[in-house]
Amino acid sequence: MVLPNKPVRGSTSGVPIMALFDLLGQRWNLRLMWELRQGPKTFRGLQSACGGVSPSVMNGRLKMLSEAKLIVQSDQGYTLSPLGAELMDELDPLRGWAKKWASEIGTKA
Amino acid sequence: MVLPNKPVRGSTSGVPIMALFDLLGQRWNLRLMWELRQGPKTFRGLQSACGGVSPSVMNGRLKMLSEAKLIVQSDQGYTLSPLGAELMDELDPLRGWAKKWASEIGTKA
DNA sequence: AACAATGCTTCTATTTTCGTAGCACAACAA
DNA sequence: TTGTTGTGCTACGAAAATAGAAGCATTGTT
Repeated sequence: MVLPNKPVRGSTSGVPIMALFDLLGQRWNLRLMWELRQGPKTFRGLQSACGGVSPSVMNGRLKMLSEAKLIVQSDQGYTLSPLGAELMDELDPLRGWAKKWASEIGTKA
Repeated sequence: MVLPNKPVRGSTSGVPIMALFDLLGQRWNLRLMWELRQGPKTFRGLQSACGGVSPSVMNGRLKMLSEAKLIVQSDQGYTLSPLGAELMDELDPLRGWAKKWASEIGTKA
């Protein structure tokens, strides 16, 4: 259970940002939330949006993100909670940074 | 090798932000960079800052982050590259969000 | 009744991560 | 010269996380 004020991997302090890093540092969590930005998605919809994550892992993540109150389930499927949506807003500028990163690295596909 | 414009887990598009998520979604990467915000750290210094990550994993991460040009090695130890420092600046507002998150969740240690 | 879609669970296999130990090199001290 | 200390790592077995495929129960539709 990864929540703020709880000790997490590599930090017993429970400092909120560390809990966040521990949560986001688990594969798919960030991506899952990102895919929910534009609105609700079903379990299978999310799965395919993420390129076929295995359902067992995804289910675990969905539970974890629900406990952390970052997503909620509605009759439309899974959605960001208001809190989760705010987090995604904070992350939005990363799109710009990532483009710059790509161009400065100059990687060819 | 996780770089922008390269296909990554769950996305063959090579869209920069996906590469970023794949990179940051690997354990310790985000935390390692975060610990470098305030200046250079030695290998072992970084290791203990992160609560004793195993050196083999950490070494792998350091290589990965170097390839991605987010960190560099100086005689002072490992440091953020200008690009990496910019990323951390973008992430800085998360501190505020995380506090709010903690208070709204109301978790007791 | 048959079909399709949804939200999962279960299983095994592979990959990642952890944790400890230790090596090779450099700087310094005795 | 011989320690000792600090550094950046590598090696290796064990544990945990992730992947991938299959399938089940429920709901709704035809």
